[in-house]
Amino acid sequence: MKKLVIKDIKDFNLDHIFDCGQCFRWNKEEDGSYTGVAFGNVANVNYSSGDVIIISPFVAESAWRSYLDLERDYGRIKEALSSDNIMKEAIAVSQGIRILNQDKWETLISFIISQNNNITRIKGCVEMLCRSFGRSLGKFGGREFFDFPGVDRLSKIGLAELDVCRLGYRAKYIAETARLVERDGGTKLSLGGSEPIERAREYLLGLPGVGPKVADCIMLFSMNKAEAFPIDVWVARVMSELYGFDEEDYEGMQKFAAERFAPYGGIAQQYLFHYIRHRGALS
DNA sequence: AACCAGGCACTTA
DNA sequence: TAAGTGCATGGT
Repeated sequence: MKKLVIKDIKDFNLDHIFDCGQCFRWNKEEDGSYTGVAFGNVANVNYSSGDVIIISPFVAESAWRSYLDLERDYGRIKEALSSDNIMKEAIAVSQGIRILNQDKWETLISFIISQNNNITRIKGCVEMLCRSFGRSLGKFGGREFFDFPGVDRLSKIGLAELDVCRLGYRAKYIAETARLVERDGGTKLSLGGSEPIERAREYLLGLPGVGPKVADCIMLFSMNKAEAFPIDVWVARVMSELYGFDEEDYEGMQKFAAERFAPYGGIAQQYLFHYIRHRGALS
């Protein structure tokens, strides 16, 4: 097991990063650190007096810098967004959020599972997918970890086999989407990061189980599209409470976010999401 | 026992 | 194009 220390990192809070709904495979340890799996490697991440400490068999610094989005200057982004007083308050309780740069395929499938579902159950479903169909990554801290199953594997799995994951009606979306992605060898999906947002969205919306909200999540969390502004029931709620929108006026919120928060709508959205989900709680 | 969860697809008008 | 409705599952 190796150890990587990345020094002098500001705007970094473990709970805000791993517990703000962007990822489903990181879990908190008793010491406050988080253990999870990213790009096929199990790892434990901790943060102490400005140092990000990663314990993993894989400790390539550039890869972890990229995954944890350490190259982005969140101080500057927060400052830009703080011209809005309401946003300023949301940022105050969510200050250490960073948008992880996650795997596109894993993010696609995970957010298909997320629809009309709750975070606890989503995590359970994803875990079962990995445990049932992903390759073992061996033991880490006495527990066995599994990789997220690849396109090749999931595209060949039948609906009956998926039953163990308790995906409900989403199982058929996943089976069909897997087959569609497999058909072009994942080319279009991997292209998403370098394409303009409209083209990436257009492709994603063509996949079964992917609508506007899920597409925005995939683009924000895995395709480096910081302007994507996913609106779910929570964001609708917080936009209604803080900015006075009708809770069903998704179009109005979308437009407002594009103007007010550009070009960091997605990051603003994460501050709002975290704010509404954790208000009243200590953080 | 209804209602809800990081919505979407399908049907109707 | 818009508006309404069903949907698997598990928790409250």
